[in-house]
Amino acid sequence: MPRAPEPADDDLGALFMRVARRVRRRWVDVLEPWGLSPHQSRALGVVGQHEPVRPGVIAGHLRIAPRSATDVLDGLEGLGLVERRPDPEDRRAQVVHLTTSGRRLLDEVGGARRDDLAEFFGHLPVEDRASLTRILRALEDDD
Amino acid sequence: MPRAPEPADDDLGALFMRVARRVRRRWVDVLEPWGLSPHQSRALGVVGQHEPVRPGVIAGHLRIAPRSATDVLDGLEGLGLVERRPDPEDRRAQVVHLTTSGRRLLDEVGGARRDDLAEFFGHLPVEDRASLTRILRALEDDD
DNA sequence: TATTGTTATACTCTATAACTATA
DNA sequence: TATAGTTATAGAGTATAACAATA
Repeated sequence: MPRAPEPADDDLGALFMRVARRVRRRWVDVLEPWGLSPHQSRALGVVGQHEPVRPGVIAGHLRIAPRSATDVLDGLEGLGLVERRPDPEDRRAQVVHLTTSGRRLLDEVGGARRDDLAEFFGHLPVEDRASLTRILRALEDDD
Repeated sequence: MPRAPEPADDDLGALFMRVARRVRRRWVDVLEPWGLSPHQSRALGVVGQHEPVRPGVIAGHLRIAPRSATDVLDGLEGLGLVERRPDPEDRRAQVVHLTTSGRRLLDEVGGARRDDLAEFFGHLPVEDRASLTRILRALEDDD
């Protein structure tokens, strides 16, 4: 995408959105070799941490709508990375498991992702990274 | 959109993206009475500050592709808020002007936007807002 | 009645390529 | 040859509503 050299002259919200676009773009690029979307890679991580886990729980972690979680899981299942099985405790529900290749990919992708985050946010002083994390958490949870 | 009570347990990039979605959602909601998108409201602001201005310059300020700027300006022109005229200095190019109603809307929208930003980021201590701005600028401009 | 996950639908943002008119 | 802006096209992300099965 072409980037003009114009200066940025606007509000904090617009600045935030522009940086967010950079973050997303890097994330998409890192995942490109595996053909995963950011949501898919995050969902894979949630499944790895909470397996077996219901789609609604995954949606909660990712802060996305149940509708979106369905698409994300369809994609992951189509790639053979997760499996949906009936939930023995609630016949309306399902539980999601990693497959063997899903578990392997999770490690690979996680490594690449960590490297890229270290590169992008690593340019910041350590205190700034800590401040950013703290401030973002406050903004995520306030009313 | 339903929000599950699950805790956030992940990397800075994912946290960033989730907050970005909140920022975007608020922005969309604020603009809803006027039927403008975030890009359209930003473009309106750029036109107001730099009028007459070429589409490519607007794209540069918004950090979007020329292709996207075309859509944004199509929308604004369809609402009667801006006008495209031939650029007397370069017959390939155009210059964008505000219409009278565009100028009026710019003030209204700008006020609503400022109020909402004050509400969202206003929960942060003043030092945190300053830190956030500084850190985001660093992240926007690094390599 | 409420909840789980689905199907259906639509709009926006983003990205790439190719085209035109002009420089 | 390069540039300004356009048309054309496609893929994600996001959002709402409605539905079936089950609690």
